This record gives sequence, C-alpha cells and structure tokens, in this order.
Amino acid sequence: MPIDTSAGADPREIPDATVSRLPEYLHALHTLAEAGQTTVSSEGLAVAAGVNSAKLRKDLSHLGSYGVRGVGYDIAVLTTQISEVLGLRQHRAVALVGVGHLGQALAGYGGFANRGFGIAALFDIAEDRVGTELDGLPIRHLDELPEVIASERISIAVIATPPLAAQRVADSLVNAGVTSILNFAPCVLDVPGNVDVRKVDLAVELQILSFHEHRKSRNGKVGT
Amino acid sequence: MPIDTSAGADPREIPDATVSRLPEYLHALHTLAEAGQTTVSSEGLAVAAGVNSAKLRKDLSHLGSYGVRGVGYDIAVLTTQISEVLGLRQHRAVALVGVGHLGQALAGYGGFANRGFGIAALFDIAEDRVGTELDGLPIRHLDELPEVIASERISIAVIATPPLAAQRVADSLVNAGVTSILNFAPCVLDVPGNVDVRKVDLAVELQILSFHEHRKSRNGKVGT
DNA sequence: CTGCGTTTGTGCGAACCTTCACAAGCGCCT
DNA sequence: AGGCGCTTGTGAAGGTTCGCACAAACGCAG
Repeated sequence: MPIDTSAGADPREIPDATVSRLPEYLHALHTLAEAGQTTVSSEGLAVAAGVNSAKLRKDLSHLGSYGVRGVGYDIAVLTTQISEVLGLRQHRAVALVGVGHLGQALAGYGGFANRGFGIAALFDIAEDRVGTELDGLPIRHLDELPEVIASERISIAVIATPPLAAQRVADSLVNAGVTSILNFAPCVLDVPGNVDVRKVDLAVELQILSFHEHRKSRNGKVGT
Repeated sequence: MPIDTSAGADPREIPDATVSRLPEYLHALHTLAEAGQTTVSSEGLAVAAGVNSAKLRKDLSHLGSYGVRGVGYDIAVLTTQISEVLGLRQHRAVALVGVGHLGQALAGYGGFANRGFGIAALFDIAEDRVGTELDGLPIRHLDELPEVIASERISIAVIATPPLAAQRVADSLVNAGVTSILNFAPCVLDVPGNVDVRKVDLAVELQILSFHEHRKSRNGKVGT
C-alpha cells in the first residue's frame, strides 16, 4: 500500500517515545543555534539533549531526516523539520483554566511563548480574579469559555484548577471543541476517545525521587 | 556486590515503570479511603487510577502484595505498603530553590504536604525576596544553602530557577549532600552518577500535545 | 464439610523500546 | 581523480513493558 504523503516523513508512524523526545531535541537545537553553530553531529546533539546518539539518530530517521553523512545535521533544517512534525509551524493558541498559583506560574512561563505557543485566554471563577489582567491578558469567567474557545479557534487547553473542579472544566472544554488537554490537577479525567489528555502531577515526581532516595539508603552508601 | 535477595519484597527489583505508577495508586487509594471504602479490588483500583487491572496486579505483585483472593486489597494495608516502598513513611524534607512564579506555586501546592512531603527550606538570590516569608517559611539566600541542607538533613531538592542558574544551583546542592533533584528548569543538568535527577519541562508536554493535534488534523476527522 | 463464585498472582506471547555495530554515503585532502 | 576519515541511517539483538488468560486461593452459603 503506497500511503506516502507529501514528504518522506509519515507522522502517523512516529513512536510515542520518539515524540516525547522531539521537544528536547528542538530545545537543544535552539541552544546550539544561539551559540552560533550551523551544523551539529548526532553525537553533539545527543550530548546537548542528554541522550544516546544512536537513539537520537533512530528518532530522527523516523521523521525522514535530512542529515548529511560525514557532516551532520543542518541546525536550521532540522529545527524546521521537527517544528513541522510537532505542528509548531502554525499558530497554536492555548487556553489556561485556573489562574491560581500554578496557573499564574504557567501564564508567566517564558518557555511557552518562546516555543511557538501563546496563552490566548485565561479563565477562572473566583470573583476577585475575573476581570483583572495577568501579563496583559484578561482573566475571563468560565462562562465565557465556549465562545472564546470557538472564536479564537483554540484546540489545546491547560487545566490548573483544584482537582474537584477539573472534571467539570474538562467537560466544558470538550464541549467547546478542545481536543487536547494538559492536566495539572491530580485526578483522572474522563473524556471522549478523540480527546488527548496528558497529566502532570508535581507530587508524583517527588515521590519517585523519594523511592530512589529510600532505595539508596537501604543499599547503604553508594560509592562513586 | 552482594546481590542476595532477602524477603519476598525487594525494593531493588521493582521496575521503573511500576515505580512511576505507585504514586498514582497511592493517590487513588487515598481517594477511595476518603469515600469510606476499606477494601478494593484490582479492577476498582485500576479504574480509579486509570490503568489496566492486570498491569496493576502485576505492579503490586512486585512489592510482595498483600491482597486476598476472592476479596481484594485492604486499602489501609496497601496504602501502608506503597508508602513504605516509596520511602514516605519517614519524614522527607525538601528544599526549594528559586522562589519565582513557579517556585511559589510549588511551595503552595497542597499536594506535597498531603503526601508526606514538606518543603523545609526556600532559597533565592533576589534581594527583594530574601528575608521575606512564604507560607510562614523564610526565604533564605542561596549562600545559606549548605548549612541549612546539612542541619535539616535534606536529601531532596527542587530547582525552579531560570535555566542559566540551574547548573550552579545543582552544583551547590550536590556539594551540600543532596542526592535527588527535581529540575523544572529547561536544561540538562550535569551531576555525579549517584545523584538522581528528574526533569519536568512544562513546555514539552504542550509540544507533545501539539504533535497529536497536528496528527489529528492531518488524518482528517476522527469519528466518535 | 463441600461446592461455588469471586479475585488474586503469574506464565506467556506480543509489542515496544534501546543499544550495538557496521555498511553506505559524503566531503576534503592530496 | 582517488583515497581516507568521518558521520549517518539501519539491521539485528537484547531488554523491558504490556495485556491476556487461567490456575490457585479465598470466603461464604447451605
């Protein structure tokens, strides 16, 4: 079955593990570019991204890479390629629901705007927050969510609310047409199958570290 | 290297994939306990945690589980077991470096205290922050880090600084005796082999979502 | 005490991921 | 032009993870 799309890269067959590393590569490429480099070898990029070079090459091969043997990768070309695959070439507006501590941190997080994202709308329900501005963006009431999501053509949303509110917010978002959700609330969201949810639980990471810490002290001192 | 195993439950042989899910199970158990349940089946817990029930049973078997066939798991016992394996039975003091937006969000994040962690010390270098308090905890200057880490016996630290400062902070932490680091700065940290680092990059998660979003629109409408 | 319904714990095969190792390809130097 | 050193891209091996399916184990009813 010749199911070739335009270029050699078929986004449908990129393994999840690879996709999860592409943003790291992209970031490393930006860093290298800022340092003045124009090309980089797989080894160099692998070190910058903190991974094995063979893994990096295999990852890049999945997106029909444009490396040159004996030379390496053109940083500009590779940056464009990865950005394209990740869908970052087009404007991706993001809605942020829940402007508490975490939400404010996320809204002010430079990493988003720097990498092709823009927080396009903020929502909350607290009376003392709605109507105010954060970084020049108005905080709207949750009731306005459907129309804003629609008019701004937002398909990605971040939930940074307390866990009890998260499911209700998720339902609203899904109804409004959002198809990708990044959930910071520590709870399991129930959404239709066509909606992607990624969950980030800050406490979970600490607990995983605690496990390793516990394991270390059990095993006694680990000499270097 | 003495690689002898003693009892049935050997923390050294718990797969990483399992460890990363144990916190989720623990959280689900707390939720169920609050709802008044005293026992739960693997199926019930699996649904609450959003995983496959067979996977859950296999995970629990790695820590020498105490389930009862025909009945299920005693929630209190299982909670204790998982807490023990994760090393949460003992007090784990955590240091937080970088009290910017994200740092403040983390310090105020209820999820930590609720689950056996306590932020024990805050550090920053900004003159207007050092000396003030956050949630009743004083913000100290980074220079005080070594002595505080030592006196409080802190072995886990969270880095929530700008990326340029992260490596320097990590060096300080390692010198002070910290052996586990949770890094929110978007950069690769260079640390000795006996130090565990986990990285959380908020932008990466969005980019992964962007990929799936991009893929969806390429494939056209996904039914249902 | 015996039988029955339920649920755990796990053997096994499949799928996925990682890593090594090397042939193929490219540019540069002579 | 030809050879050489370097780097990519990938086949294959090894390891890990997943999910099914089922035997073993348990409580309870009668």
